[in-house]
Amino acid sequence: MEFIKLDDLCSIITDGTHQTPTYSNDGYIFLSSKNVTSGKIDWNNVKYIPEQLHEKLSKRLKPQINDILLAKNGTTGVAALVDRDEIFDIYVSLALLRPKGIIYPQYLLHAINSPMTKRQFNKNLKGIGVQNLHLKEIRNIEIPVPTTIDSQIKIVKVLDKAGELIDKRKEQIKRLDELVKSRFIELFGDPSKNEKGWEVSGIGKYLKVLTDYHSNGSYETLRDNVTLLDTPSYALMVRTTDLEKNNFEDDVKYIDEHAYNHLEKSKVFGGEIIINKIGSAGKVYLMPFLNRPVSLAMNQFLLRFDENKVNHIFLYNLLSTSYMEIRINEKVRGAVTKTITKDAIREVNIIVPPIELQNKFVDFVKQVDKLKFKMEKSLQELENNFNSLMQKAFKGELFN
DNA sequence: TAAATTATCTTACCCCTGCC
DNA sequence: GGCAGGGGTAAGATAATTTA
Repeated sequence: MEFIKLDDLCSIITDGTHQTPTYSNDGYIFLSSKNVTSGKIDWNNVKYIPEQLHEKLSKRLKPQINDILLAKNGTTGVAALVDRDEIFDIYVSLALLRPKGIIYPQYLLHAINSPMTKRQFNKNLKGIGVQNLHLKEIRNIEIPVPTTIDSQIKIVKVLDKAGELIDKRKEQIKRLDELVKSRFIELFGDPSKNEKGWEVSGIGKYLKVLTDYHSNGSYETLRDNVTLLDTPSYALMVRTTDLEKNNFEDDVKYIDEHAYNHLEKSKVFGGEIIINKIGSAGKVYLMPFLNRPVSLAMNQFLLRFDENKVNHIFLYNLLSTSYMEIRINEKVRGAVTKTITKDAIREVNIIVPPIELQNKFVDFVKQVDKLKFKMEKSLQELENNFNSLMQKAFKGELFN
């Protein structure tokens, strides 16, 4: 195992066009760093440029199969292999690396995406506001290379196998989500048509609590000059970002015990519906059970319903349908700062099937969730395994 | 008139775009 | 090839308006 610079492993290291493209509905595929996020090229969400622009870029090097595309900004340092025999163009946010014969392209891809290389990239990020990687720095990145192609191929096989298991698990988890969606349609029909003739009423009708952080005494706490944020960790202040990441451990904020005890309505116990009131206004979340004191954050609404009429898990699944997302979005106001008001939320019409049927659906969701939990745990283990394999591989402990 | 509620403003950050 | 600027968004703070 020796360390070789990317510049010596690749015959070409360049980047895409610097010209800002004009997009069209069809024409030639145009990839930017957005299309290379998880170590794979996302061919499903590509943009196109018109033929004239493609012609203009004719002198630029076109990616070919087994080239590596590396994100220079955006998700800096993430690479993907070109796996399609197709003519397309790339933007300046992507670097193009063409491996020489001494290196097996799939091996190089794994090595570039490894945490060890990632650390090297991070050290070399340039720019104060916008972080990016320069080609010069990319060329100097050192890659651990086993002496024979044969051992490179062996490493790739091991890592690919482990990667496949991860992909498979992810696919299974995705299918469970789809299963819940189809069960919903099966029991309740298409909410846009309401062909089963369920009761339709505004969200407000069966609401027991609709509150936000401002309406319950936090003003007094602020006036008393008690710092709300970053105080001794007592109650988690659950913000949109935490809900979005579904991560309530890292990079979170807290309010102190005094402030928490003085909350009347904004204590969060789990199972509630939380809706953003500003920013991505109208976005709906189902609060998980965290087994610790939790407070609502600003800029959110918390909703609790009469459980004899509306089940929160049912409602969350209903509001997450694209039809309901559109209905909620119609209520969002503001061109610059988008907001939704409490009244607007109360007015959103929902179907209210009999509670027994809602509960039947919820039982199903809970069964699926149990399975999903197991699968996610297994996914975590597979990913840990993959990482440790990777470490061993690039330290030369797998094969030499 | 003060509390409750809603709307707006400021700041920081991320990523993309456009210019030198 | 590289950097600066700008748009969009979340978070936090505060102003403005409504309500009891």
